[in-house]
Amino acid sequence: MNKTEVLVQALRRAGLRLTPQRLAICRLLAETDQHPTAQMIYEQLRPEFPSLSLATVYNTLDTLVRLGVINALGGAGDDAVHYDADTSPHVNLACIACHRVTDLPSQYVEALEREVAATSGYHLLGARVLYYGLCPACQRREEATGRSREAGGSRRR
Amino acid sequence: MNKTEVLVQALRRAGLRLTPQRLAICRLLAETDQHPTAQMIYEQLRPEFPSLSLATVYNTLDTLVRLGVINALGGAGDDAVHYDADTSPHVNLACIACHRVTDLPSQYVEALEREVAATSGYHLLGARVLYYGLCPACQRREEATGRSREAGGSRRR
DNA sequence: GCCCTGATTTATAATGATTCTAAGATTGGA
DNA sequence: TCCAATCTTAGAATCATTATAAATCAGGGC
Repeated sequence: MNKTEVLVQALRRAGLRLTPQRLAICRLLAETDQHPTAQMIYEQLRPEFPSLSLATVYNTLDTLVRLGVINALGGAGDDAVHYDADTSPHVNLACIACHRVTDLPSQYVEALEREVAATSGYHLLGARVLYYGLCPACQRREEATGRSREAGGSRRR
Repeated sequence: MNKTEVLVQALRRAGLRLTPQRLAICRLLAETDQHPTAQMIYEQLRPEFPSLSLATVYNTLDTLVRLGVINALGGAGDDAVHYDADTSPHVNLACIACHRVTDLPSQYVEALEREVAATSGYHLLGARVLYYGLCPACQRREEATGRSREAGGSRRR
C-alpha cells in the first residue's frame, strides 16, 4: 500500500467521504518531500481545481492530523504550519532563513518514539521531532552578507 | 549559574540591553515549567508591569530564540507558539485538547541531539522534540462524553 | 442508473496571533 | 551628566487560520 493509499484508507476507515479535493490533497502530500504548508498545497492544486478553497485544504489537513496519518510540524521561521505525510520515525530539519524543511535519517528516533509511546500515558496522534537553525546554504549567505549585526534578523509576514 | 542567569548572560553577550521587561520575561521563563505562550507571559507580568506591551514580549521571545537559549515548540492544539527555556535535550508532550505541554524524561534524546548536531550540517538554534495527542485526563474526558463521533473535534481560536 | 440526504465544498467574513510603525523613554558608555 | 542608539509602547496592519451559510456532491438504497 503506497502512501496515498494509506491516507485514503484512513479517511475511509473513519467513514469520511472521498472527494476529488481530498484525494488530490492526499496524493500531493504523499508524493512530495517538501513538507508543505496549507498555502503551498492550495497553490499547487489550483491549476487542477480552479474552484478549490483554502478552507477545504485546512479542513482536510486538520482531519488527517486528527486521524494520525500526517504530522503537523509547526512553523519554520515563517508563521505557517508545515505538514509531513511521512509519519515513520525520522528527524526534520527546518531552516529559519529559507523556511525549507528536510528529512534527516537517524538511528535513535525509532527507539525514542517507542519510549514515548510506552511511558507517556498519552494517546499519541503525531510527532514533531524537528531541529531548527540555518541550513548550510543560508549559513554561507549570512557570512557573505557580513552578518551578525545583532539579534534581530529578517522578519516578515 | 541558574537558568535566569543563562538567559540574561546570553543577552549581555550579544551586546543587548538588559531592561526590566527583558529581565522579568527571562525570569518568568526560567522559573516556570508551563511552556508559556506570549499571551500567557504578558498576562502574568501585567500586574508587575502595567505598561508592558505584547510587542515587547514577542520581541524578547524572538530574540531569545535567535540566541538559541530558549526553544520555540510550536502550537499545542491552540494556534499560539509555546516556548521552553529548558534547552537541554528532553521530550515534550502536548495535549491537543487541553493545550498543556509537559516534559518527559528520555534516555534517547541526548544521543539524538548529538547525532543531529554531528550529521545535519546545520547551525542549530533550537529543538522541537514534541509528541502530541491526548493526555490521560483528556482521554478519560473524551470517553466519558461518549466521543469519537467523527474526525472533526473541537475547534476554537 | 437515479434519488436522497447528510457530508463537503466554496466564497466570504471574522477572528486572533503576530508583526510593523512612529514616537517617546531608557540604557549604558563616554 | 549627556548622548546616541536601543527599547518599549500603543495602536494599526498583516495574514494564517476558522467560522458561516448556501450550494454541491458522494455514495448507499431503490
